[in-house]
Amino acid sequence: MLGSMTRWLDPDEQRTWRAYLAASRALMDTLDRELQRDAGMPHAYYEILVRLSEAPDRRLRMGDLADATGSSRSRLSHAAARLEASGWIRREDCPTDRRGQVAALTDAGHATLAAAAPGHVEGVRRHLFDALSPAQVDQLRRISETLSDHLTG
Amino acid sequence: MLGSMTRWLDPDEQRTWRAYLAASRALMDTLDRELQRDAGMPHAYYEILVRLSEAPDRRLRMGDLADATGSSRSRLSHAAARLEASGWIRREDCPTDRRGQVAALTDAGHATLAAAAPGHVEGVRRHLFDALSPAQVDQLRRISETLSDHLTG
DNA sequence: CCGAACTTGTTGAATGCTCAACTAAATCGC
DNA sequence: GCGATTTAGTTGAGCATTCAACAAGTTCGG
Repeated sequence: MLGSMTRWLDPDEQRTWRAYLAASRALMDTLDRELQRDAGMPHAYYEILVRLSEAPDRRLRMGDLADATGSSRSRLSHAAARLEASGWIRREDCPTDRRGQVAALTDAGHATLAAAAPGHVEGVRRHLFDALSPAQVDQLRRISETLSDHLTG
Repeated sequence: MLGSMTRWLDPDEQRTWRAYLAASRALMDTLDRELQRDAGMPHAYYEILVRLSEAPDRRLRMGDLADATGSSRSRLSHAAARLEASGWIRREDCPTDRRGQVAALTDAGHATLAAAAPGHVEGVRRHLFDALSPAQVDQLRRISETLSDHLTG
């Protein structure tokens, strides 16, 4: 970067970036607070339970679960310890790889998720989809998919 | 909500929501990591310094600073304690309200910000604006502004 | 085979955030 | 004016996340 001029954001970009920051922060803070209040867990933990509930036999390798939730392994490991202490998941040894662990959603975890889901979906609808036109929803999907590909791919 | 049927997300909405979650998480994680590595501070702290640097006399009331950064007062208070310990801001008594505190950017804070800014802007450009078409940038701005208004207004 | 390199998952320390409780000062209502 | 309410900001406890270091198992090169 030495010797290269910084290409600052022009006013439109500045405005876009700040609007994006404000909106995404407000959205996630709101959903997080609602979920914490209604289900006693942060959004990140809710997502872990969702991914497990959709997996075959409600089980996933820790690494796959980390990838699915966009989490670091360390973060998932700490989260799993807490979810296990709550009785919502169980960790089992992987039969095919002796280093591996498999996270399994318990019945209690499934029940907790089932109880939390309607309220959370309602929140996502109210705070996100209800505010946007169908065209904007489509735009947001394309933008998000582009960004994801760009960042991870 | 009792007795009301949950309006689940349809497949398009589901896809949009998950893409949005993945993208915004990846984007903020990336920028946060870059800023932590290059400037030794999380993105939230960077934003605090930016807002102070733009304020008249590089000073803002704590409450105004909290509003500007979309932060809770508690969060800002903790952050300010840390930024003050780093020597990047100073807290002064407010002359017009004896309950009040004014956060002031120090010269060291301004220098740190000036050193961090080019790299961070470069990151925002690379990870966000370079990936999107001008039309998509415009769409993202409108979507974000709509969501902000909807959530806070 | 066997050692080097890599992968899987966990741990502990340090940091940041949330929530509730609190102090102190300003303002409102009468 | 004066008590009740509201507002400004801080604090501490508890929880979540990051990073670096680690143990144990697997795979790869020869």
